Amino acid sequence: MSHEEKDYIRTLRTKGYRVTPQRLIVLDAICAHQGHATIGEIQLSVKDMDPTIDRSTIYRSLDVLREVGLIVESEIEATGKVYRVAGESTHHHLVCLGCGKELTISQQDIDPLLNHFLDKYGFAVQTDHLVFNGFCSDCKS
Amino acid sequence: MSHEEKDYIRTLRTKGYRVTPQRLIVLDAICAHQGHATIGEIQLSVKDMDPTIDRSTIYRSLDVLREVGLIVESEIEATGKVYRVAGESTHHHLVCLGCGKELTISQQDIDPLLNHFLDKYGFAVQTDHLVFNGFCSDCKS
DNA sequence: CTTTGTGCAAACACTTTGCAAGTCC
DNA sequence: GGACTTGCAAAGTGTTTGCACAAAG
Repeated sequence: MSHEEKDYIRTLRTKGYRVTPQRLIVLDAICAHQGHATIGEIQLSVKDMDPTIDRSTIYRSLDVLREVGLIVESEIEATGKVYRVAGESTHHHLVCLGCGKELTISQQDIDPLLNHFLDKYGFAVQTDHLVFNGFCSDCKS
Repeated sequence: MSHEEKDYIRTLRTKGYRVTPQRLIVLDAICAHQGHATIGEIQLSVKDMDPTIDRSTIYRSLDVLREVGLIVESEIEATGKVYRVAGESTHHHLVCLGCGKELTISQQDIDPLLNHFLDKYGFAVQTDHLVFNGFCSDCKS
């Protein structure tokens, strides 16, 4: 994964937070899912790595990690909030409602639209992680 | 509002569902919000029109109305699910994270992007009601 | 009059909070 | 050692379900 251990340890310390195994495990759990995961996925992965970590600790860890900017909470997702590791290359998803397949799309794919909104409405879309639902080529019948 | 009383009564009947005041009130509640509302907004409006209607009835009514196709559940919305009256002219929103203002955008605004996805990935985005979060011209500082 | 729908209450799932014990630095 | 964190348990939310009574057709 693309996060350096030293970096996030320093990030936590500088902001006055302590470095605990629980917080590192939560961060690793997100990384284990290609850098973005739902709360459910995070809880499963964390339970896998250390079953004694409490749900509430996971919620609190996510709060802290977001507070210091190590992760980002995605705003748009049909299946619920998604947490992303900050600094990963920005990308977005097309999620198929038929088979569940996820296509990864790049920032360049949506830049024209965002510029259009900026020109026409003066509106700056927040683009941490966009998700579009629909049907892939196999499932659109 | 744009729904004809006869139409939705017939729609319910044809699909084997009964027409009840509760279901009509739920539908009206959505209409009262320009044809799209969150569950919270719906519950407030319904309570306004008839305080004796139970929360569970509202949930069940929404299920039925969606089942028969009178309303559509929007898939993308930061603040939660949004229910839309079917048949209203399709439109989308830009929601400002600063002041909460909602800009309405037309289907034409996003068609280029959807065609791009179709061409490049063969993916057909479901476009009942898209919501983009960001900052409006006043709030982007 | 038969079948479906409603209100109520309880159950459920998910998230947050208070606090004593444990841990990081 | 002192402040921050954790786990546990309990309390909130929001949504769903079971069931007797009420209403629709």
